[in-house]
Amino acid sequence: MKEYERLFTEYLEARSQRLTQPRRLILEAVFSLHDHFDVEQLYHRLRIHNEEVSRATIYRTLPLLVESGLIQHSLRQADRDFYEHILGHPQHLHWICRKCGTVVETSLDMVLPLINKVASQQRFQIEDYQLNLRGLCWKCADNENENQ
Amino acid sequence: MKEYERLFTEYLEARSQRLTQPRRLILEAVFSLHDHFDVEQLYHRLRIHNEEVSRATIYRTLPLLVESGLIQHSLRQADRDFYEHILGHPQHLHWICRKCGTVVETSLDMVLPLINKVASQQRFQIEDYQLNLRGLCWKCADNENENQ
DNA sequence: CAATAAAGTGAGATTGATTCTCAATAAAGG
DNA sequence: CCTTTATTGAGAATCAATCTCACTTTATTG
Repeated sequence: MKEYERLFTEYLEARSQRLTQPRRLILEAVFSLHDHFDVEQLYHRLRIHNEEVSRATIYRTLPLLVESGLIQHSLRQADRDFYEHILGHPQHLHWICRKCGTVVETSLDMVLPLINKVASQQRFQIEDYQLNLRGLCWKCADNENENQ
Repeated sequence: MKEYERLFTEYLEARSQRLTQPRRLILEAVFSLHDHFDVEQLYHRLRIHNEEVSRATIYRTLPLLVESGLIQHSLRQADRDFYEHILGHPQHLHWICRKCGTVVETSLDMVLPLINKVASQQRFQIEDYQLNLRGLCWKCADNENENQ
C-alpha cells in the first residue's frame, strides 16, 4: 500500500469516513500527476482512463486531500483554483506570467527556514504555501515592447 | 498634487485615457485605506462618503491601478479578490487563518532580496507579490483541539 | 445472510463574484 | 459650442464552485 493511500485512509478513518471507489480513483489520479492541476484537468484525466467520477465528487474530495496534508491549494490562475500534491515534493516559488500563463517553479530552500521560523514564533499552523509572483516572463515582456 | 495622482495621470495619459471623476474618487478611496480591501468594501466606503460609483466602474478601474503599479492584487479570501496599495508600502508576507479569516502581515526584509535576485536571473518582471501562508492561527488551532 | 443505519454519490439547480453589453454621458480639443 | 473619443451605469451574462436531494454504497449488527 502506497504511503499516500495509508495516510488518506488514516485521515478518513479518524473521522468515520470511508475510502470509497471514487475517492480512491481521485487519489490515484492526483498522485499520477506531477504538476499543478485544476478540477477540470483531473476530471478529464479520469474520463480518459474510463474512471468516471462526477465533478461534484471531485470538488468534495479535494478539500479532504488538503486537510489530510496530501495536497495543497497552491495557486489561482485564470479564475480557477490549482492544486498540487506535496507528499515528497519540496515547497517552491511559483512565477506566473499573466500573459502566456506559464508557471515556472524555483527553489525555496533559502527562504523556507525563515518562513517556518516566523510561523513557529506566532504559533501559526501552515497548511498551504501560496508563494506566487505574478508578472511578465521575459518572452512576453519582449513582445510587449516590440508592439509599442 | 499627490504622488499617486501624478503617477496615475501619467499612466492614463500615456494610453490616451482620462482621469475622470469616478476614477479620481476610486483612487482617493484606495489610498485612504491602509489595509487590504475588496470591491465591496471600496464600494461601501465610497457610498458612505456620498461618492457613488458603480461596481462596474470599480471592477474596471482596479486593473488600471494594478497596471500603473499603484496597487497590487495581493490575496484571495472567501472567494473574493483583495487588493492593497503598494506605493510606499513595503512588501510583506500574509498569514491567513482559514477559520477566522484574520490576516496578519510580517516583514519580508530577509526574503525580498533573494526573490528579486531570482527574478532578475530569469528576467521576470514582477507585478504582484502574492506571498501568502494559509492555515490556522494559534487561537483557532487551540479551539480545534478543545472540541475533540 | 439479510436488514438497518450511516456515509457517499451524481445530476442538475443555485449562488455569487466578475465580466460584458449597450445606450446614455462626460471629457478634450478645436 | 461642436465633434470625436473615452467612459459610465444598469442590468444581463458567465462560469467556477457549492448545494440539494433522491438514490446507491459501504459498514455493522443480529
